[in-house]
Amino acid sequence: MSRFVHPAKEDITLEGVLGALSDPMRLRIFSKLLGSRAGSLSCSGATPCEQMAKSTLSHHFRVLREAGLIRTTKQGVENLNSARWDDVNERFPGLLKAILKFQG
Amino acid sequence: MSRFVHPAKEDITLEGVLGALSDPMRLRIFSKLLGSRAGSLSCSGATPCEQMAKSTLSHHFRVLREAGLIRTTKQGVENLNSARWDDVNERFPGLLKAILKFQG
DNA sequence: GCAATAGTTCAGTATTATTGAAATATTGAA
DNA sequence: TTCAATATTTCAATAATACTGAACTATTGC
Repeated sequence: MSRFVHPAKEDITLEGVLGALSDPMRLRIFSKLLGSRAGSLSCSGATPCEQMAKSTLSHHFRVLREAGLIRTTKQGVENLNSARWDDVNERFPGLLKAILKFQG
Repeated sequence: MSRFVHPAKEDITLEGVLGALSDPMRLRIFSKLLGSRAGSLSCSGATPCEQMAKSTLSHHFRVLREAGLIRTTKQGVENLNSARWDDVNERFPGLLKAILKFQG
């Protein structure tokens, strides 16, 4: 089984967060996770666009995960992804709000 | 003479700004420009570290410029670079402040 | 066990970054 | 006005990173 890499809250870096969210697909994924009523979504459930290759989608989730922006757990046959809002916000107060304000 | 490319204020994109500032060298350059008493600095005057190749530095200034974060004009033998704080702030109010708050 | 489903990993190609070397532009002095 | 010095850009090559199809792994239900 593959184990997901999640940095500790204090290891989240500004450049990691900005780099992860500087890709419009990843920004949309993150925004979708935040907007989800359930609080978490499968990878395919959070796809920003249908025609993206599975491997590319998987790559984007990994970048978000390793930047500390999302947490992924395996739940049955799918992954559940949720935004680490509180962690990121405690590390960089106000940053996510300021960025997401402009995400359409 | 080389002409610098500066996007209009309304053409500045969120992904461009985040991508440009997701590089720690560029974030330091931008921060240095903002902190400069004169309001503008030459490329070498805003170098984030001495051992960087001139061509790399030039590349970073171009990324910042094309993202709309800085304005460059040729003044004599050197370039004068200044942060486009107002333009970026009008386009994305509060964004720069939220990011730079965490720049050491 | 087998097929279906959801993602990951791998390996090749494509894009982007970094750099040394050469080129360009400007200034000031001989 | 020619020449050297300075500041920066452009070019071309290499290094690193991103994207993708194909193959693989893990889980569930039949």
